[in-house]
Order: sequence, then C-alpha cells, then structure tokens
Amino acid sequence: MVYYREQPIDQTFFALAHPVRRAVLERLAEGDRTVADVSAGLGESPSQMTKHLQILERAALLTRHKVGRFHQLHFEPKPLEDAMDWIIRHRQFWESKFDALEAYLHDLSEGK
Amino acid sequence: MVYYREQPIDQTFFALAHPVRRAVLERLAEGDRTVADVSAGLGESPSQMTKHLQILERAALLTRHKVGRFHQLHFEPKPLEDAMDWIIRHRQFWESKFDALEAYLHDLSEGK
DNA sequence: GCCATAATACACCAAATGGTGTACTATAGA
DNA sequence: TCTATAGTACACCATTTGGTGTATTATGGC
Repeated sequence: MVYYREQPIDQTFFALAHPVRRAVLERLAEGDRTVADVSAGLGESPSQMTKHLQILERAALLTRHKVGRFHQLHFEPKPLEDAMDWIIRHRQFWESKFDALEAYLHDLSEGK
Repeated sequence: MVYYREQPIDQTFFALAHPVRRAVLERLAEGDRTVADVSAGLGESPSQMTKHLQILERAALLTRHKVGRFHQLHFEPKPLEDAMDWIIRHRQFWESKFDALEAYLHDLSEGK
C-alpha cells in the first residue's frame, strides 16, 4: 500500500528534489540513454540508480523499453508541464517575474 | 546534522511535493496570512501544520514576523523562480510548451 | 556450455517524513 | 490575576528515502 504522495504532481515534485535524479533528466532531455549512460560519472551505485530510476518512472518522467540487455530510457515531459503549470498559476509570482523581464528589456533598450 | 536535500532547489521541490504545503502557498500568494488562516479547512492538526510550515520556511518559500500572538506568514517567490528556471532550461520540454505559455501571456495581458 | 555484462532484487541500516497526542510558551483581554 | 487563544515543542510511531553490499536474472559473445 502506498501511503505518501498520492497525487501525480506530488510524485513529480518529489522526483525533482534530488540532484542525481535531475541530472538523469538533463541527460535524457538530450535523447534516449541506457541506464549505464545516465549513471556515468554521478557516483551512484547501480542499486541506488535503480531506485532513483524507479522514482522517476513512478512520477511518469521516464519510460523504458528493453533492447537486449539494455534498457533504453525515454524522457516524458508531460509531468514537467503539469509542475510548471502549478507554478505559473501563482499570478503574484508570475507578475514579479514579469517585472524583472520588463526591467531587463528596458535596460536593453537603453543599451546598458 | 542534515543529510538529505542539501541544495536549496532540493528543498524547494521537496516542499512542493505535498498537497497541504502547496495549498498553504496558494493562500499566501494572495497575501499575508496567520497560521490559523492558512490552516483553515485543510484537516491538518496544529502540530503537523507547524512541521509543514517549517519545511516551507527551510525552503525559503515563506518568512514570518510575529504580531502579538499571531505569526504573519509571508510568501517568498524567489525559490519558485529558481525551480521554474530549472524546468525551463530543458529546451526540449520548453519548445513544446512555448506556444501554450505565449497564449497564456496573451490572455493575461487582455485581462481574461 | 561458459563467461562477461546490463540491470534489478533483496537484505540491511540510518535518517527523514507524515502523522498523532500532550505539554508548553506567549500574548490578549476581561 | 485568571482564562482563552495562537502557535510551537516534544515524545512517539509507521513508512519512506538514501545508501551500501550481495545475489539474482537476463542477454550477448565466444
């Protein structure tokens, strides 16, 4: 039975809350990779990588299809869109971001 | 000693991974509120709300200043900007989303 | 069949989270 | 001062996570 993080967006935000899992997504955003490929240089044990990948899979941020011994991992952007939608819906936040953009454009137009 | 979630953005994404904490932020985005105000109707015990608020505070998503017995909670958008920046940096994702965002901004500017 | 490799499964542990209940601190108001 | 209220602190528990090491499954190449 699953007790915590019942909503899909809970899973999404939680999956993003670890630097190794974000690094995996960054690599997958460039194209499909095997488990060994996305693991390279991250300093994680194979067992721990399996767990990270399961958390990303549970969040529907990646899917996989097996080719022989290899698992080809595929990035799925949909949950990320939903996460971003939640953030964007905070208009007060968005407006403060808009002001910064406006100021940037203003400075740009004055050649600063 | 703190073992997990050392990076600020880890704290941010983790803080967003619970529906009650997101509900608190949604209320605070409308203006400063007391603890009782943001807790109303969420079905959480006072103790648990204290913990949720500490997680949001640790993520720098809220600050507080005390007025008599009341804690005025204040929404801080900066970590949310950083979280959004991380998502945006995934160009593959961003391109698929760009059209929708553009339409959203257009609607916003027309007061819809 | 035999061996190497890709990846997961399982057992184990420390630490953090989600949640409850009770006690405590601080302040407002009568 | 007495009492009610706002909010936190603390103790306690089950579950999950982060992490390690070892075993197992599956496939490919010889």
